[in-house]
Amino acid sequence: MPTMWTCPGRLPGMARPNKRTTLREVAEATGLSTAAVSYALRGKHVSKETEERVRKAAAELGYEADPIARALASGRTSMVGVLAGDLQDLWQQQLMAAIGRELLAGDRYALILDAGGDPDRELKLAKQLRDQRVDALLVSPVNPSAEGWAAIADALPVVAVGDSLSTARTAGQVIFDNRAGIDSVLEYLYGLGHRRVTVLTPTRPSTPDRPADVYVREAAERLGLRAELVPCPQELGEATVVARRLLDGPRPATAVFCFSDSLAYGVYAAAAEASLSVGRDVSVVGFDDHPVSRVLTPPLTTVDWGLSEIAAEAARLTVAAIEGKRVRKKRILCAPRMSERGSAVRV
Amino acid sequence: MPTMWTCPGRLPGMARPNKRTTLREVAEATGLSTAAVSYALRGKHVSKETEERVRKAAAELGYEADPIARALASGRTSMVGVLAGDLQDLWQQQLMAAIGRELLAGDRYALILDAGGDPDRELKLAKQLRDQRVDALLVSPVNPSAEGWAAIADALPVVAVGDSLSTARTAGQVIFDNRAGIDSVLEYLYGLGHRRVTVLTPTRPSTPDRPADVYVREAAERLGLRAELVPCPQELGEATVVARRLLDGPRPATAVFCFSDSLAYGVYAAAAEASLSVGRDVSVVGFDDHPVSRVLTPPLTTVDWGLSEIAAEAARLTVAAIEGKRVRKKRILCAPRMSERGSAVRV
DNA sequence: GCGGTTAACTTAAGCGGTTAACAAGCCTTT
DNA sequence: AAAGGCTTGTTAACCGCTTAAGTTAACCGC
Repeated sequence: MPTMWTCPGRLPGMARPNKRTTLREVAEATGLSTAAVSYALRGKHVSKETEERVRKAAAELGYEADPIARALASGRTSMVGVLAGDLQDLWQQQLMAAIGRELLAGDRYALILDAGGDPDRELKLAKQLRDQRVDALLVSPVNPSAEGWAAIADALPVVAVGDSLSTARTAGQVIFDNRAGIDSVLEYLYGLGHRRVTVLTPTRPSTPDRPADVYVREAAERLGLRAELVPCPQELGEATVVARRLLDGPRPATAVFCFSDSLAYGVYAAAAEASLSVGRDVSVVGFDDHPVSRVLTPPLTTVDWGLSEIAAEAARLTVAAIEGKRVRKKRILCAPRMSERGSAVRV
Repeated sequence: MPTMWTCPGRLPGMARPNKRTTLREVAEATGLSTAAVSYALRGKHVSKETEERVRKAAAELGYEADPIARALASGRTSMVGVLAGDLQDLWQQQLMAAIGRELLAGDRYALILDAGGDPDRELKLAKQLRDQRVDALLVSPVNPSAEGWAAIADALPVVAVGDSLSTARTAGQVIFDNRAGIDSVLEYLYGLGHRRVTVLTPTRPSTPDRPADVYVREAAERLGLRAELVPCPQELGEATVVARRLLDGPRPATAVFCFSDSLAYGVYAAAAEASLSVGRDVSVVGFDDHPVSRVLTPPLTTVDWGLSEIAAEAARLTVAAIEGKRVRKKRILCAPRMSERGSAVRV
């Protein structure tokens, strides 16, 4: 008969390889039930001293709750899903970074996903995040008018940033006043004497007409200037190609209004190739105020929507929605601020 | 006694509010066990016809497996955690977008997290992702020499991109040949006649000395030029402030070598403020080749590491590691390619 | 006609937590 | 002194899926 010394099985205190400590182990260590430990660690239902004892044991054993198990049981995580419509766009990159930081400051993890400009994928990823039990979804949509949003907004709080979502059941919206922005840019250009303006809008596969296009047409008609809408991929290289064609044309417009600073950079590149001077030979206006825009020569005249405020407000709305707080203004309309710099001049 | 009509409980076929269909429901609908359905949906162990029957029922009921439950039971997800050391850096933004796209093309979701330049947070987030059961972790680290990486690499495949991780147990590395990059930039500047160069390195809170600093000193000594290392935050505004001080100094260096294009943009901004011409008055070299760099005036001379190849290789290594494939080269050293443009000139 | 495979399922035990419901002990009330 | 109310725990049923092990029944060679 084997003596005590040869007893099989694990010696106490011997760490198991590659295995985290579980709730049950903490329970055994303290002589409590798993339920008691679970409550204790969340500071509910138990006496001060038990809580202390459990905390100590947990710390000693290096216990950390498994987020997956917790998510399955409770249906909650401490994560926010952040869905970027198109991370190719430099401004969205900035936005995502800012939002991530903002949420992290509030001790919530941001899971960032990129739909790559594809509306179908966008909804697929939104569902994926919903299934991941993120506590809320913060989205800067490619296709805000998709049918699918309603179903998603039913399952969890959704905050939209940038464009207004088709469903009214969002937990909040921080959106651009696109009409005001477009009006002010076109009025500004008109004031500088421009009468023919090319408008570069981001192409997005199978996205329906965006209201922005309508705003442009309306403003143009009202002011009495000719605005030609030209769709263009966000990517700088492709934007350059499109811009090149534009500038090489027989009678190019005197000004190019770009729906994102990314696109404006393409125009700068094309202008440089064609030995045209931005400002003197062609006026350019952007729409985002990316940090780099002020570094260009000439600095890009653009519309500043206040990125950091947008990120902060979006994060605030999201957190409020998760915590079930009521907020006064669920729909925040960002006013455009023209950043007049050197790229648009009197003609 | 109540009649059949008043029977309580749910009527069959009545959709439950806000509740997804579960595996059990599909099992009941087909008259099989949940196990059989589980197998069938993954095409294992079952007859062709049963599989077909299950698929049809699942489709009809709109069944989709719950990823959380699946992760808990199987320990796997189809997601890759992507950890950015500092999303403030424009180049990392580009990298993350490219990696995300690359992985998505291979039908895997990329969960992007941002450590915001904080080494502690970086490890914390890495653990968080591990706990989320991501199948692999792809990281562009702030502090590659941290102790903690070993523990993480033990639990799941880790692929490093940018800087080499302290642990040897990575599943792969796609790293810059920093020494070669630094050598070639300094040699290039030396060749142009520069003898005093300021080197702008990203500050990172509580990160130990990076080997890059050593490379700079060694190369400088070898060439016989004076290189002054100046730490600087990645953010453009702050970089501008630092650069301003640099350019205003009594005897500024003739060239500024920036460890990232973001930093170089700061120098451009400061130069513009001081009415200095980049190129003529001060030479600037970057280190990333961000798309915008070629749009600046003058276009930024920089080091191109081949972002898209990096992203593709990193994704490839990651996927290979997940699928347990052996790869020939686990450590890919990216060679620097100087993109000579106009910002660095003969002095 | 009998042990031995094999195909096709079923059973049931988890994965690691959460949480409703219940129980025991002690303190008030009336 | 019995009834009610807290406080502090415990029990056990999930959450929705995976998977090792077990069960049938058909098939096979000899």
